[in-house]
Amino acid sequence: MVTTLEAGDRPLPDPYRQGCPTRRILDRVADRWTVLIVGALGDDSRRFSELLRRIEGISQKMLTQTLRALERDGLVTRTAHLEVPVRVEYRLTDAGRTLREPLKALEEWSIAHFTGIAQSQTHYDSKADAGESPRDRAV
Amino acid sequence: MVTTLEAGDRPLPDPYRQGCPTRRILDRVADRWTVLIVGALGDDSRRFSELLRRIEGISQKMLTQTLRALERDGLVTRTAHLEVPVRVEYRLTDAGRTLREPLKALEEWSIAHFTGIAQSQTHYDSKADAGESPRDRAV
DNA sequence: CGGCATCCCCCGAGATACTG
DNA sequence: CAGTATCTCGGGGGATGCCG
Repeated sequence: MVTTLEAGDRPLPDPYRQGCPTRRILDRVADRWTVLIVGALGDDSRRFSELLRRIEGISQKMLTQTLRALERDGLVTRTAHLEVPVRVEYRLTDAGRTLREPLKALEEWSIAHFTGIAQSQTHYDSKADAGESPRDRAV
Repeated sequence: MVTTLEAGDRPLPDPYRQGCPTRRILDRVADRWTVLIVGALGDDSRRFSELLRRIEGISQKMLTQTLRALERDGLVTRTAHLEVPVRVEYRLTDAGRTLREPLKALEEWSIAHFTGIAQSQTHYDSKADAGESPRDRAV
């Protein structure tokens, strides 16, 4: 696997390959389920089913998949307890825990700006509905 | 043309509707292109084509689409200059500018942890390749 | 209980072509 | 130049079924 820092002039249909590898990390981290899972994993460890319940709307498939990716990235650990009904615990690693801050900041921003955004949307839509000038304020 | 965000109360196959509305904001904000666009919009205003060039890998369609969403959210303003070759400027609003900090934090986290993550992935994959115990460390 | 494997469907997003 | 409008396709992701 090569990181094409050059970005040749080929067809290059894959937007993920080009340049900066941090872009891939960003994609991973700025992912819907990742954000919610990291949030759901507190400081303690959580069981698979526990996460499934706490994260509303996630499917078992996506939970498994995202947890696997996080494990691969070294952000969570997986521990299987081979008891009668299998029990599996997930926990944030030290690295994973550091991710919580920036994500928390994002979440707080969302909460802080929720009202304003909702208002802006309503306003925007009302203007659109009333065919008010094709939304171009020319200058 | 309808803004899909409406979606009545139909069968509700949509995981986005439930509960907390900040979830929707998070989805919006933790979006691949949003992050990059907000990053590309500096403190000054940028032209459409300028953004298209600066954001590697984005299609014109997604750029338009995401900018539109951001405008609706009141995070960017759009100003059309009706000159001979049309010129359109995009600029972060005050609210939009506040978003830069949390996103910047996320980006910095990505940069800081890039190496570690890459190593972890390699390590994880090498273990997987060598059929080393089905990756379950039983306890 | 946790989690692959399969099937399948939907829409996100690229490519292309056309207007103001 | 900055869009909109169509068509199209791949794969993200849900539903279901089976196994350790």
